Amino acid sequence: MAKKTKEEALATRTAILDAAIDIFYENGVTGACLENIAERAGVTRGAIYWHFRNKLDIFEALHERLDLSIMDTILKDLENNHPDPLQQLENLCVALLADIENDLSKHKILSVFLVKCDYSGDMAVFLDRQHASKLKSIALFSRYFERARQQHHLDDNTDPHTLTLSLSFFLTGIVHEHLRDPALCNLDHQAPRFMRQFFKGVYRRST
Amino acid sequence: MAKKTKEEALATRTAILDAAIDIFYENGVTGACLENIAERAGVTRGAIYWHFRNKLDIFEALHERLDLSIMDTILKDLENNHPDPLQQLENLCVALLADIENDLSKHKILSVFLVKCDYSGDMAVFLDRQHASKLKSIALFSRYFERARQQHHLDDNTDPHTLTLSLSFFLTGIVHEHLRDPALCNLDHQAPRFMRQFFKGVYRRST
DNA sequence: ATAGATACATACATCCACGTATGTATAATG
DNA sequence: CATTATACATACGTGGATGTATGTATCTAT
Repeated sequence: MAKKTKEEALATRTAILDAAIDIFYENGVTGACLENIAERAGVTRGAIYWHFRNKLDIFEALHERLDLSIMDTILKDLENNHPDPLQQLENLCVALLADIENDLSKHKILSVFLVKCDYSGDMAVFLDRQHASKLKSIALFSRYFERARQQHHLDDNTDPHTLTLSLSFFLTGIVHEHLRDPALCNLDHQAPRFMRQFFKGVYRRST
Repeated sequence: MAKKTKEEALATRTAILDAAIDIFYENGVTGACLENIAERAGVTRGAIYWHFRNKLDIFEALHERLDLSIMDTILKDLENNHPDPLQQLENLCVALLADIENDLSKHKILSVFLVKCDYSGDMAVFLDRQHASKLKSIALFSRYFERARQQHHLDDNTDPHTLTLSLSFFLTGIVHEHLRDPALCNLDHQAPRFMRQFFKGVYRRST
C-alpha cells in the first residue's frame, strides 16, 4: 500500500474522526471497536493506530473540535455591544440551543458526550476537561451579566455567581433532556420559550 | 455448597445489587464485570446468574429502586395542602436536591445513571424507561402549578407546560452538573439559592 | 423420609477486541 | 537519485469477560 501525501494523510485523519462520531453515536464509546471505525472510514486499524494512540485519543480529538466551536460562537457574540446585554445573552442561548437541533454533527457529538459515554476508569479524566471548558463558558456568561449590572438591569440583591451558575444549569438540563429524548421538545421551536421563562426571573423588578 | 433458605436467598440478591452499585460506580456499567460484582458481594458469578439474567437485568433492578423512592417522596409531599403551592414546590425541590448530596447510595446510583453509563445498543431501552418516569414526575410537578394557578399566583400568560418543563430542565441540569463535578457546588447549602433564582421568574408580577 | 426443587459453586468453551510487531510502497528530502 | 521517514496494511499473540453446562449440598414438601 502506498504512502499518502501529507494532505491525504490529514484527510484520512479527519475521515477517521468523522467515522468515530458515527460509530460512537451508534454503539457508544465503550461499545465501539476500532475495527468498525476503521471500516467506516475506509481504512484499517493500522491507520488508526498511526494517527491515534488508542480510542481515548480519538475521543480527546473530538473534544477539541467541539470546545473550540462553542467558545468561538460565544466570543464572537461578545464582541457585539448590544444595548440590552440580557436580551443579547437570551438570544445567544436560543441560538446555541437551536444549533444543536440543526447541526447534525454537533448533535451526534453531544449525544456521545452526554448520553453515550461512560466516564469511569480511564475516561474519568475527561470530566476534568469538560469541567474546565464549562468554567470558561461560565466566565463568558458572567460578562453579559456584568454588563447588565452596570446598566442597572439587575436587581441589586441578585448574586451574579448564582445567576450565572443557574443559567449554566438550565442550559445543561435542556441539552441533556433533549438529547436523551429528542421527541420531548423541539429546540428549534421551543428554545425561545424556555429561555424566556428563565430570563423572566433575571430582569429587575419594576419598582 | 449449601442451599440457602428463602430469606437468605433474598439477602444475597440485595447483596448483589448493593455490590453492583459500588462496582458500577467505580468502573462504570460497561466497565464493570460480573466477576467483580460477585467478589464484592461475597458470592460467585453463579449466584448472579441465578438471580439475574445478565448485567442489564441487574441494571434494571437498580432502576426500580430509585424510581420508586423519588415518586414516593413527591406523592407524599403532594398530600399536604400548603397555602402557597409554589413555595411548597420550591421547598420540595430543595429537599430533593439536598437528598442527593446527603444520601450516599442515592448519589452513587444517580452517578451511575447519569455519568457512568453508556446508553447505546442494549442499554438504549433504559432511555425509554427513564423517559417514562420523567413524564410521571413532570405530571406531578404540574399539579403544584395547577394549584398555584387556581390561587392566581401565576401570570395569566404563563404557559403551565413550558413552566413545568423548565423546572424539570433546571433540576436535571443541577443534578447533572453536580454529579459530574461535585466540587462545583454544594447542593446541601446552595440548592435554596438556585431554586430561589428559578422561582423568582415564576411568581406573578405585582401589578 | 425421600424425592424433587432450590441456591448456588465450579468448570468449560468461546469470542471479541486490543496492542504490537512486521511488511511495504511511496512521499519527502538532501 | 538514493536514502530515509512516512503512512498505512497485514499478521500475530493475548487476555479478559461472557454464557452455559454441570456438580452438589441443602431446604422444602408430601
